[in-house]
Amino acid sequence: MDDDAQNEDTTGEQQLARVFEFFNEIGIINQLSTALFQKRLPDGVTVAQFSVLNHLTRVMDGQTPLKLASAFQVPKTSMTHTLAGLEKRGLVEMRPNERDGRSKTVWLTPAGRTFREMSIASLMADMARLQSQLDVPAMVNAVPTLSEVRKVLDQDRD
Amino acid sequence: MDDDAQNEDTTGEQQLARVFEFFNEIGIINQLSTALFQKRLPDGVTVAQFSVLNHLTRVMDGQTPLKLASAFQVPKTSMTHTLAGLEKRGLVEMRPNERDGRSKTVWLTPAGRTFREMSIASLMADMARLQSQLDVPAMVNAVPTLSEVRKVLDQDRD
DNA sequence: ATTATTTAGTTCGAAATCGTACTAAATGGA
DNA sequence: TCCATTTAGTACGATTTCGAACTAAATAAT
Repeated sequence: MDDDAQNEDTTGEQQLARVFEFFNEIGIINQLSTALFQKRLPDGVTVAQFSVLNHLTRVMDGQTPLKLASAFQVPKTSMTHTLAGLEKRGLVEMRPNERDGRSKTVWLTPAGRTFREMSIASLMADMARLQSQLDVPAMVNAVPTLSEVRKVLDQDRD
Repeated sequence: MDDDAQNEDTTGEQQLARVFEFFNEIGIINQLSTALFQKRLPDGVTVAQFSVLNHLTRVMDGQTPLKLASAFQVPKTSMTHTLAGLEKRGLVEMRPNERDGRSKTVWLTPAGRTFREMSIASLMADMARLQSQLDVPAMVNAVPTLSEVRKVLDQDRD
């Protein structure tokens, strides 16, 4: 019993340390990739803004701000701010939501689509350089684990 | 030739999309884990501040701010700010660097050590809850891949 | 129908991040 | 030795993030 208890404890601390390490790496990668990414985006468009553009392209535009906020797991006030930036640059357009007077819908403008395509093209150049160094298959392998962790964390919040 | 070219292109785009997905998951996990973590830290101590405390405990205190900045891959101005917060709370102490008059060294105070231990204890409670849901072995498995990616990104910056 | 509650979005303010420009000390070269 | 360059850290300002409080519309309850 004593052995087990001590064992449990040790394992617990070790696991905590390992999980820490995991989240620590995640944090640094996020830092670096965001910075790297940001540098390639013209004009001071942020990564957050680009991500929304990209999402609207992939998933379909006409979504509500709240839907977008929950897709990216950010507070709705942050999404308001991001969308305001996109709108000011003319990359998205807000229209009223006909089904709900409180709400709005977000639509890509032609400029928004073009911007997204050009950004992707510019990123492809970087990718070409990074691909030789990055172990892409290993990264792809890790994605299911990451998604899993993401879902657990998501469900866990109060 | 045409086939190859087209193939190359398709693979490139697919890879870009996959790598995107990877970084996207990373971003969301970072968001959620930081938020979750932040909530457990008393007083408005930030995750960045706690991370520095933890680092000083594990790696040994007496390091310079610049060394810490490069360990966390953040600009030195950000580290100045983080350290200022820790110092104001009495969790670390800055002493002159005897080997270099421009520089300083960062030391944990007893309060800093205590704070770190209590935070860890508080996190253990959360971990107990999350451990049942998280696939910890899979996460541990992913760490080498993450480290690898981190190193590549790190070397890649201009 | 009328009132209470919930929900979508914004405004406002506080804090974190980080680039630019600076000061002061160390190093290197003539 | 003296000046130029590099390096450690900070001050300042712009931007992002996000919680709290708010407005307006929709839904629920009586």
